[in-house]
Amino acid sequence: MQTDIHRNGTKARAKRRSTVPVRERILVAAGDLFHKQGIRGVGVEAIAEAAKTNKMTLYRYFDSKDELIAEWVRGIVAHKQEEWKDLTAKHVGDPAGLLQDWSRRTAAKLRAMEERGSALGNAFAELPDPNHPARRVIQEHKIREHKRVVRLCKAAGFQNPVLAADLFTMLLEGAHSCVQCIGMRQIGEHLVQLVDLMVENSRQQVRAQYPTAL
Amino acid sequence: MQTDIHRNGTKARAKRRSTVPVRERILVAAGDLFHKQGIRGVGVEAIAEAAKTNKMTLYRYFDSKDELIAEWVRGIVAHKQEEWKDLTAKHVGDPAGLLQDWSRRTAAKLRAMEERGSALGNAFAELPDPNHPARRVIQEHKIREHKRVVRLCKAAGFQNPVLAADLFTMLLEGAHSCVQCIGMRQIGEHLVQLVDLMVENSRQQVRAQYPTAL
DNA sequence: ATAGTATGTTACCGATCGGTAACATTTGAG
DNA sequence: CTCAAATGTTACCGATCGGTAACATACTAT
Repeated sequence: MQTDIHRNGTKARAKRRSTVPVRERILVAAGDLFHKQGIRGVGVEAIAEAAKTNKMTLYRYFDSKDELIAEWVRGIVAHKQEEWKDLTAKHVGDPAGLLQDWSRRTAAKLRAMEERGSALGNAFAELPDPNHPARRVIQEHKIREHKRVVRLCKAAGFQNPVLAADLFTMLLEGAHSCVQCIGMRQIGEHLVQLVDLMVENSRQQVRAQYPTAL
Repeated sequence: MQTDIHRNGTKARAKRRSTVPVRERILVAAGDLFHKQGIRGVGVEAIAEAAKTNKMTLYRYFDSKDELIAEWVRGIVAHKQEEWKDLTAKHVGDPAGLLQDWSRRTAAKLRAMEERGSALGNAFAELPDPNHPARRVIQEHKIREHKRVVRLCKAAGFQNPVLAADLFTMLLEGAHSCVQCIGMRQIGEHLVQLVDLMVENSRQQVRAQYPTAL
């Protein structure tokens, strides 16, 4: 647009293009395009362009496209782990409340996913090669998350904690899957309702088992 | 292997290569590769080879790769609709039993899906273009299926049929998603248990609502 | 100013892709 | 046998892909 004269007398405060470093810009742009157009549907050239840089620089930061994919996935997984950290810190000694809060947070995000669904889920479907680094990262994360839910269900006093955990996991995963394809409008509210019901039922059963308690 | 001398005095019974027509062979081979390697991960040449034919013949039967994908998806959807037909014919007047049978059949198939998950789900994730013919077919099918479940839940007398239907749908969809990624071993049994519990609870609630009935 | 580093630019490579043309071959029906 | 339709074969097209080399430019610290 403008002529972009490069000399301004001041010191060295204004970076060349953007205040955010190149590597992060590439990761953000890649994630955006991966999620919107599919991993295999976007080329490295388009990623570099969207990151306001070029292919050479991209390959100076990432060994290959597959490694870029893996790094992107690692970022998402790390972010989710941060969220779990917050969640556990916020609900010490109340695993049932933690699960309820978890369902609420997930429900809040569902509406934004109607367009393209879960990034991790789609990526997993797009990477059939069991040796792909990104696929392994996703798989390990999901398994870890499921184990965490099992642990929480045990701590929450569910009668059959593994069954309850599988129900939680299927519900959450199914919600991600349904919201992009079927687009059920009340899916978020229903997800919260169902988890609340489960926790409530569990509490009543505990009371029924130990009628004298409390 | 053998020399394959082509003259045998009989009439015209032995076809050239196979007794199954070319078009179907192509569809079968394409489905196999699409599901195993991902739609975008397999080329038309490999499909033709797997179908024991060649690329030219493939393009004489299908206008494009996208149309081949769409036809493959249509076949899957048609097969699932046949299954629903059987199911409804088998459980006339017993929608709850139909849902239970549905969960059992799904659970039985889950074990075979541990390798690559649901073909429709993966295909949907691989085709972000909302105008892709195959994507529309999948979406319409899933919406139709969800509506059918809502109808069944109403007929089965669930207190909140839409909530119940969403739970059913999320459970089933989530099971498909979880089985390939997390690989929970008891997922099939748990799916059946949960659906049975839902139906049983619904029946008890109905009895509680109308205690004099029966 | 200078030097070193980070980034941009251009051109290119080999491979693969979806799709087509022209022609050869096989097959089945009359 | 004869002929037409179906199928196979080969070669090719333009486009795109992931990835690299060589070189030019911009920036920063000293």
